[in-house]
Amino acid sequence: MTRRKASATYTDIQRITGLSLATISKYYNGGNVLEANREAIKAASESLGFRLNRNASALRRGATRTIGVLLPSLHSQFHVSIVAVAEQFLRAHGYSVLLASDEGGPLGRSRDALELLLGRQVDGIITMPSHSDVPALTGVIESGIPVVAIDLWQPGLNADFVCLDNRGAGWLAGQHLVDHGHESVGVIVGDFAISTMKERYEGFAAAVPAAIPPELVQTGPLTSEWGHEAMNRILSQRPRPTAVFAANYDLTLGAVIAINESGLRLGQDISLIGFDGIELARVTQPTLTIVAQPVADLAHEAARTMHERLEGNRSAPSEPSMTRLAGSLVVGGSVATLRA
Amino acid sequence: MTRRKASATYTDIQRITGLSLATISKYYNGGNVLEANREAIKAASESLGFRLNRNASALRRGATRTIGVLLPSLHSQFHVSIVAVAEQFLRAHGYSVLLASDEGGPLGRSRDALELLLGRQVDGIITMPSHSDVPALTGVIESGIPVVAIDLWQPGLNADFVCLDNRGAGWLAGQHLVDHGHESVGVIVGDFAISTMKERYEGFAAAVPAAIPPELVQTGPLTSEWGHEAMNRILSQRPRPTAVFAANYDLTLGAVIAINESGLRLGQDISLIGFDGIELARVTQPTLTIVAQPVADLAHEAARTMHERLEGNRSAPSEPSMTRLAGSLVVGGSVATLRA
DNA sequence: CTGTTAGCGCCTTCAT
DNA sequence: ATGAAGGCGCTAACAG
Repeated sequence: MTRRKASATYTDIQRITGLSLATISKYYNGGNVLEANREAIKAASESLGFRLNRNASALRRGATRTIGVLLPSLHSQFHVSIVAVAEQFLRAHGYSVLLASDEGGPLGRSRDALELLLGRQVDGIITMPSHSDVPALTGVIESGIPVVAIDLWQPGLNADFVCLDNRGAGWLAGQHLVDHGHESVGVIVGDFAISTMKERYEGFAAAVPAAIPPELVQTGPLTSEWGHEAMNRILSQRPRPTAVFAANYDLTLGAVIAINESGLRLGQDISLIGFDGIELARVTQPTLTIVAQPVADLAHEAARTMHERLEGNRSAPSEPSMTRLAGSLVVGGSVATLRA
Repeated sequence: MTRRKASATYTDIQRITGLSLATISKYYNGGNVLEANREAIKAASESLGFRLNRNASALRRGATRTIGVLLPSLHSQFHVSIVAVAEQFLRAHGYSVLLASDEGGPLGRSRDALELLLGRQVDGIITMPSHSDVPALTGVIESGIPVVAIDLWQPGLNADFVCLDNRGAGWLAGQHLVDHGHESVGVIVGDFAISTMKERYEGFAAAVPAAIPPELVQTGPLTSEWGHEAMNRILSQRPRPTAVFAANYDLTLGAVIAINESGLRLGQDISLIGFDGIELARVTQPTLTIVAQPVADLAHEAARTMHERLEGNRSAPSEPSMTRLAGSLVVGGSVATLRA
């Protein structure tokens, strides 16, 4: 019967030191306390193994110093890095991270996750919003709880926003292919209803002089299965394009596998420029040329934005901010140089 | 001046319905309430946008229904999947996950992270303990807060424990090489002070008939850099072993890169059996044969164990449990079949 | 089935 | 610089 040992409270310290609760509270919250009393409190606290109950102080203060991070999934490295970096930044500033994902639930189940965070009285929410989240998140913002959205732009959502310069990233990929003499190019991309996919495609297309024929633009779900299938479709075209751009990590993964299976030589018979997956890019042969997203910077920026909303000048509500970070090209050996 | 809009409380519902706080509380906690009153409360609650303040009820009840997850890092897929799966399971059972990692801090900084979790009054802690965490975690356990350790065995830690059958996993790798006729084999592994590394090596060695000469056992830090360096060292041996086992994901990553750079053909000139990294294994050419850890099962088991400790039969404290899950061989094309 | 009462542990006026 | 008192929002006896 290992009952939880009741932890020490101010009252216990009071019993030892004879000081009032108010003084003890001041000690813990940076108020003025006589040196002698400070030491008495410190000694008592240590002998008791006292630990401030942050839940109780949160109740009293009306602020938990906890940030909710709400993500659709935690199985991609991208999503997860966001949590990792945000947690690190926020903890350094005295905040905790409460996690909620939608994993496995039916669509729209993120309301549950959101309810959980709100019920726990988080002071703010960092999220990758889906379209269906917009109404609920709008309510949250209106109730005065700041929301920082990452990655996906959702029209109508009045939140601070941090994202990749997707158009620029797509353009980098297109320009790299053009620079290497590629004229007939294919694209494997997600549904254009997803803001990132539309923008990456637009940027890519803007860099390529000739219009890309529809049969070389394969849109579908953001899965490696689709990347695989889409690459097979592109490879079966005649004439075959000389290069392909895969606009997301999973699509890239599937595309590489399809090329390997096809017997074509990557970077010789077919060029590929991928997206994200810096580790994946190092183990293919030849190594993969990719556009890399500054994931850590994105997450850091989101956490910083949240922190500023919470501790910045409260009298100036200011407009929602919008931060765009640039992607970068990581050159491997998967893009051949063509000569005219 | 967007002050946080005060959220509705029981008192507001009371004002509308005329019912007492106790009745309203019962409504939210599954007590007996007259149907008419249930409806009145429901209606009032909805019109107010009421949401139960779980922090306040936690304070009152002495239980937060929050589990702390304490990890040394969140940048590996392994660690992260643990969070993902545990969160999913625990949320389904009414628990939240509070995250804390040690990222970037000096060694022993996990005390901060642990303090943060305890200050937030978590009901339990799931962790991958480092050696230096043992004293602090022991204190936690003694105070009656259950701890479930994953992956790393730390002597002296009296917690429930969930891990891979590392010896068996190593054995699988060794046996696979033996089955394919390999007699001279190398191993890239981490420091034997790490329980998983020692056990994987022992299992591997047990499956291989001949003793493995010391120059073919490369121990070092668990990084891709070391995997790379270690593979280069092994490849420079004369005679060269015909196969190598890399005992962890990062080591495998580095080993693959080294082989690619060496000009040797994977699965022909040199065989490799890796560890984890199911995605990585699919994009190499040929695909990689690996021993895969059932990460999701491990995390699920840890979460289940925690849940049982918290809600199981409290009168039977029972001994710490120990759960070992088997790894599995994922056969790719990186192990050549040798004939005598 | 419902209401009254008394806190959980802490912070914050307001006196002193 | 310190103390006394009240209450954050909720739950758990205990009466009725």
